[in-house]
Amino acid sequence: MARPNDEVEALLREYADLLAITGGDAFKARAYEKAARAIGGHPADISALDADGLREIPNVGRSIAEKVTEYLRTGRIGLVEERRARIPAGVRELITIPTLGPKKALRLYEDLHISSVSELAAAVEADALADLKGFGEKTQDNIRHGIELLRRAGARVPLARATDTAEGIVAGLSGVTGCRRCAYAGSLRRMRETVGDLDVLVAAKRSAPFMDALCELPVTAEVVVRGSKKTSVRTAEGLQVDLRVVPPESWGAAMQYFTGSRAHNIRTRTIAVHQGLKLSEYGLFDTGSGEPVASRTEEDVYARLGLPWIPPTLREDRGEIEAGLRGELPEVVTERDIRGDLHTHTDLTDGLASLETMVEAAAERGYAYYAVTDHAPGLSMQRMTDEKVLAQRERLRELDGTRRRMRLLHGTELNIGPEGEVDWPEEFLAGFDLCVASLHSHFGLARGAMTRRLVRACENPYVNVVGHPTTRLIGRRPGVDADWDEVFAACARTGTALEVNAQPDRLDLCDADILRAREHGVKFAVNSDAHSVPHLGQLRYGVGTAQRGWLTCDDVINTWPLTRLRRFLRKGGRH
DNA sequence: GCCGTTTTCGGCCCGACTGTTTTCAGTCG
Repeated sequence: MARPNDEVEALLREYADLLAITGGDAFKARAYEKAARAIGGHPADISALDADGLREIPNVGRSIAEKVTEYLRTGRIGLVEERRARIPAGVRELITIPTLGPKKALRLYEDLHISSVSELAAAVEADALADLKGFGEKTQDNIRHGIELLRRAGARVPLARATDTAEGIVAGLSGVTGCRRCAYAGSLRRMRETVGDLDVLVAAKRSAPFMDALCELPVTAEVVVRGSKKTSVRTAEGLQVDLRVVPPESWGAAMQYFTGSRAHNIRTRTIAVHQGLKLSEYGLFDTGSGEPVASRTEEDVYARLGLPWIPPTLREDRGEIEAGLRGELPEVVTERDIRGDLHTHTDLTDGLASLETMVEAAAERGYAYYAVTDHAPGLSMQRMTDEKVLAQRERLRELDGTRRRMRLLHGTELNIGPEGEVDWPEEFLAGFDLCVASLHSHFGLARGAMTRRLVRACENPYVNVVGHPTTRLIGRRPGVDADWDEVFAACARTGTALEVNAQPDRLDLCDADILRAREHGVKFAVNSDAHSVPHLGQLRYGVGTAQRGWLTCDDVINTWPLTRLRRFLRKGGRH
């Protein structure tokens, strides 16, 4: 289940959106947004806090603290519900379309009574926007394109949200008497970046208690089908959950079967057939006698097929079967292998927590090293200065080694300018232990210019990591256009690592790009890009993505011991 | 609505980009 912090964050964000749509004081809407972010990023569970405790969270004042306590007491916020009654939910949905903000959404609603994305799509097709003030030809093109982007993401749910929901359901069902095993399978277990539905498995002798329990979970909004082997429900956010209860002896076969992918299963079943076996969700059986051969664990099933256990993130029929048969399956990187995070922020720029708080939380994660990489001055909204970053470095050096002897690296996230230039001159960059460099503007450059820009950034002797290289936002913005093979080659040549950014709406590079970059011999850094303490834990989505890209520890620089990492950061010359 | 103070008002990350306008509004990072 989502933390209460996340629930409140979502509610306050909704209220901020509704305020922005209905106009009035724009700063008030901003205030709610800031408070939402602060509460979502607050490390402690807010349901344990009273109004005074809440007010200690930055950007939470008297009024918002009252609304939060109202929510914690009653499960609702009256003022939010009042606003909801005035603005249909579909109008808020309109501002999820890229390039459509609150002002245009309100105009569409007031002038044309459009209150959903599908109504807007129909209106655009019918050319009904032509006479609307402020909606020219280009705007309509942008809307059409934006809707297309949303549709392509479809009804699929982002990985992190699906994980929260699934973990809540697994926790709920694990407590039911008679539960031997409970886990989620499907594309979520394979860590696809978006998830269409959830597959939850239970191993137990009697199924009815689990079917009942699922139907009664608070997250369940609607029961789709209710049977003895399978029950499907839909959550309030529209995610379908399929629960299957299998006999304990079928657990491994069922996990293998329901984890997929379909393509991977077709391969395993074909291998079974060639060996005179039949593979189903109940087990591996001898075709002739019908006798069970293996089913209790996934390892048993794979072993009987002549395969090692294959990590779920590899089960896409992208060569894992062949590699397994040859005994050459990669030992993919795991979260335990990560020795440090190399891209994180503090409240010196747009992070929520202080340097001390972030360092403390990182140490608790057991990291051997940790880099602080606040934004550079080019991102002017962050108001970074030489003085501020140098003062931070001084403080960081004092803290270095004091928290479980974790070593601190002082870095920065540079902005890659349109020509590939970065914020500071080389003599200033030399003072950093490492530099991440990212695109934050000029996303629309033509392919050639974009490629040259990225290659130039890699050629900078102080740029160690290209952050969120394509800058895509899943379901909202495609990545920039570049000749990626040329960029990857430049990374390999110059000793510049590519980031696997773990933010769940980025996952950038994505699995397919990682596979391609890996062919060039590029090294990678799996980073959280954390802006708050809870964000540090999102690293696991980056690790999952790295696994989907077949990365091993040798490929990932932040699994290396510090001495090897430091050697890499010198980029074959600088020191 | 929050916050900080030269503290109970007046500012609030600020600039770029886009498209529509013709001097600016809306959106974005």
